[in-house]
Amino acid sequence: MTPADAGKATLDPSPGSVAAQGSSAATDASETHEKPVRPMRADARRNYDKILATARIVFTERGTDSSLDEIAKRAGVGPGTLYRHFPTRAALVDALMQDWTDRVAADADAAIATGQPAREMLLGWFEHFIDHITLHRGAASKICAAMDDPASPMYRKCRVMGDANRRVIEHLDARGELRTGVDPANVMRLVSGVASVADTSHAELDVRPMLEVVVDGIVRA
Amino acid sequence: MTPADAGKATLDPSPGSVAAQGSSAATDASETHEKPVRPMRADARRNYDKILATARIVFTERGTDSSLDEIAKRAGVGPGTLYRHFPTRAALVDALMQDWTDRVAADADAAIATGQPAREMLLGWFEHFIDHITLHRGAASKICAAMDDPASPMYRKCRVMGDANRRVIEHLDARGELRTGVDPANVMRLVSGVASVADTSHAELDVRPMLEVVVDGIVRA
DNA sequence: CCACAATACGGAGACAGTCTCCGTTTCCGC
DNA sequence: GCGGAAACGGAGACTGTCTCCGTATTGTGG
Repeated sequence: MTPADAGKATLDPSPGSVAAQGSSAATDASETHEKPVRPMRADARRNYDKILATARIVFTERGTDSSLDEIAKRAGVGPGTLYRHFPTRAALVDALMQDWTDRVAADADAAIATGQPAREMLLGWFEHFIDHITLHRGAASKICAAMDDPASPMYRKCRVMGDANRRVIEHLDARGELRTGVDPANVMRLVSGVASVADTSHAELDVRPMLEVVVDGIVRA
Repeated sequence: MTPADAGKATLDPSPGSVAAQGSSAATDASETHEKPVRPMRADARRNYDKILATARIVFTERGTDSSLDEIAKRAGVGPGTLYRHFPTRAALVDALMQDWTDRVAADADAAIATGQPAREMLLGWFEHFIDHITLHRGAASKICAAMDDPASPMYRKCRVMGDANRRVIEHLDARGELRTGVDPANVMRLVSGVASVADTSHAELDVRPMLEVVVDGIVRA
């Protein structure tokens, strides 16, 4: 669509890798037998990128439930092309998620690096996390659903975010600042739940008070 | 889009009362001018009931996102009839909610009556609450959305449930067992969020651990 | 008990979104 | 350049939402 994105090219989902269309979970068969993974054809890559750039815009404007055909149209490709690259909506959201999973992981480490007391650290981390996953309306609840569904294309990236969270929790736990028996996975669900509520809610509600309750339920009394 | 928001007509099949479609959500203009609320015609009431009964079955079987046309078909009425009685899906869910709002309110009072310590009482109450609002798949997140949206047909009943929750919280607060500054509305959102996560999740996950965190965040340390 | 206005019915069909199939076009290695 | 593999794109099948309006039902006043 706009000439801008053609040039900037939000390329390369992962460094040096070629976009693989089969989101099969078993893809790292790197040792047994290398698939003859040939690089994407030039036009394919061009369309892939155009679709992704357009999706980012449309999802930001109207949320992750926007019409996919419209995204295709605005990207200047046929519906068939969109569905070939992204067989499901989740696959498309997933491709977009790449950006933030990186940032989320970085945020977690940054939070740990601050060395703040548990309460402040958690509050900060949770707020950043929520900011990221509510970037596109509707994304938070999709993440909630994917988190415990290995069949979802987004499952992998949910794990990355889950790992980031686990690092923070375990760090604080090692410092002895948490209650006993805090399960990182549950914390993750809880915080995503808060994100989801905030995202779905018609009112612009502040997540802070809810997060405070969660944090108080986690830190050692 | 649709003139959905114009819809009101939350019919109230409460015992003995006759459904009145004119009753706008905004005003009980009961004093200025009585609407000539005439009783529903026999065939109308018959269909209304049939639709509701069918919806209860279908929503239980396949969740609250099932096709409305299918409900109409299975109820043996035309789509037009369904949409006349229930202009939006929310209106239909709302009508079904009547059952549980009553039960939820009763549960809250029962919880208070037990006189248990805060932790047990809250845990019990929250679990009952979640059991009710996750009866039909998809309902929990709709309730989350309606809770802070006065325009939703379900808003009224969300308030009833919110009031029930407030009673429990305030009771415990009066007993001095809660932290200072606990906001019932936020607790409600949080617990509904947990319900929503559990409901959306593909895995059958236990809400207990999450509720424990919330409860620990609420009760006095 | 009948006529007839008000009320409700129901289904055809407009509309929107998802997703696929397959004839056509584009790319890239030779 | 040429040829086959890879990718395109759009017509259209399908599903679900929601409306319009001719027809049927109801219950009331004569």
